[in-house]
Amino acid sequence: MTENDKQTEEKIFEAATDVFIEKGMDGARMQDIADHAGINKSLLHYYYRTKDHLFNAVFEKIAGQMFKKFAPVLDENLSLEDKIRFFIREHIAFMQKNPRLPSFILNEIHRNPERIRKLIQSIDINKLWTTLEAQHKEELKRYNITKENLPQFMTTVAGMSVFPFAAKPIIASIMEKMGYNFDEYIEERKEYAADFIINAIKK
Amino acid sequence: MTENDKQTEEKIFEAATDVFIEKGMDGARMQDIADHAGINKSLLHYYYRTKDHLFNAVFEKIAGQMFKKFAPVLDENLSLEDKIRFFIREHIAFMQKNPRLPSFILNEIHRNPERIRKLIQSIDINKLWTTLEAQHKEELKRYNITKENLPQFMTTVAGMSVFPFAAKPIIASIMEKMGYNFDEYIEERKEYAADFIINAIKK
DNA sequence: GTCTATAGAAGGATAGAC
DNA sequence: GTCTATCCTTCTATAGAC
Repeated sequence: MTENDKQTEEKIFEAATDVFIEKGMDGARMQDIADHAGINKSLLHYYYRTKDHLFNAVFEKIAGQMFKKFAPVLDENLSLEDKIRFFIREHIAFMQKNPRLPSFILNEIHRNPERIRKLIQSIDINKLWTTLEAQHKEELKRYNITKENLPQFMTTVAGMSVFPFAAKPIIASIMEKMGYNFDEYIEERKEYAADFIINAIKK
Repeated sequence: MTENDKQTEEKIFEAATDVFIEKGMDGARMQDIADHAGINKSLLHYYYRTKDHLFNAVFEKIAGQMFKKFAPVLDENLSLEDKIRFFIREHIAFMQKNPRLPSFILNEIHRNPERIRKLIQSIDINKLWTTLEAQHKEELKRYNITKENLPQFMTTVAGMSVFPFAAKPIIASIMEKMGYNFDEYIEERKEYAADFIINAIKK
């Protein structure tokens, strides 16, 4: 029954996603995944052969989701400033729903750098820059964003939204001690981060 | 022989530091640590009883080093602007020598949030703010840094220096594709990050 | 204090019945 | 397609000789 197949395979995939994100590849246990999926350990091997296969399937999917969030920035018919605001807001909102994702990815890329390297090599960065320049020539010049310092700028923008989640346990502890909480901090960050970046490039 | 003791215990500690930073708690193997130290596996247990004890000793030391880097900022007889430049430069220089440290810490705090929570609870944040305000009342007002938005600002500064190392495999791949390399990117970042922050708060 | 040998448990993976 | 039973390896940890 293909219907049933799909159900089980999907249940496994979802359970694996949860467990891998929570514990990482090394900390995850096949038994734990089976329990989460409500099935037997053998079925994991029936559908995915090895732990490695299962992990790769999960990671591929997640990394894809994460990178897809960057795409709309090149489509939206917005000013560069509004694109930055749009990206920060949407990216943080996405991570609010998946708060463990940044830490998971940042950890796993160190365990296997080759995987992410191949993914990056498949991106046409020159074209990306050409598109950006075609849409925002004036603004890029005014804000002093060049092809050369684009990596600095992009990693700054990414860091502004990603770092709070990567360092969540630290930040949550600090906020707690000051009588606030992490969720408030994140909600504020959507505006703070965007304003900070705009101010910095506007000089 | 206490002399010999010290040597072995230190060899173990250093080997454990290397292996834990490289592989994390879950990925590290006692055998691997013993090999790195050039001794037998049993000796690890003789000196540290369990893997957990050994890991805690290592983590405590490393987290301490990392946090100590923040302290001079409250001592130095510098303007707020120069303090920011000083911190960014020194912090990045420290991570240049220990590039795997950020990823290690950011990962382990998620595996055991309680540990970092206790460490933060032991810091007197009110006093920290009072000291900062006493030294830089004018500048803080001019730059619109308040006790309320201090966490936003501090995590921004920390993220500017830490994130590049946490995301190193991604950034290194991008730089490689553009014909540069990660080391150049980091060297540039010392100035870029400081300028970016100063510009943002100067408005 | 350091080693060898081994216990004891856990984890990934497979065989085989249904 | 799903389960039970089990193999095999790996890993932490300890016992005991020197």
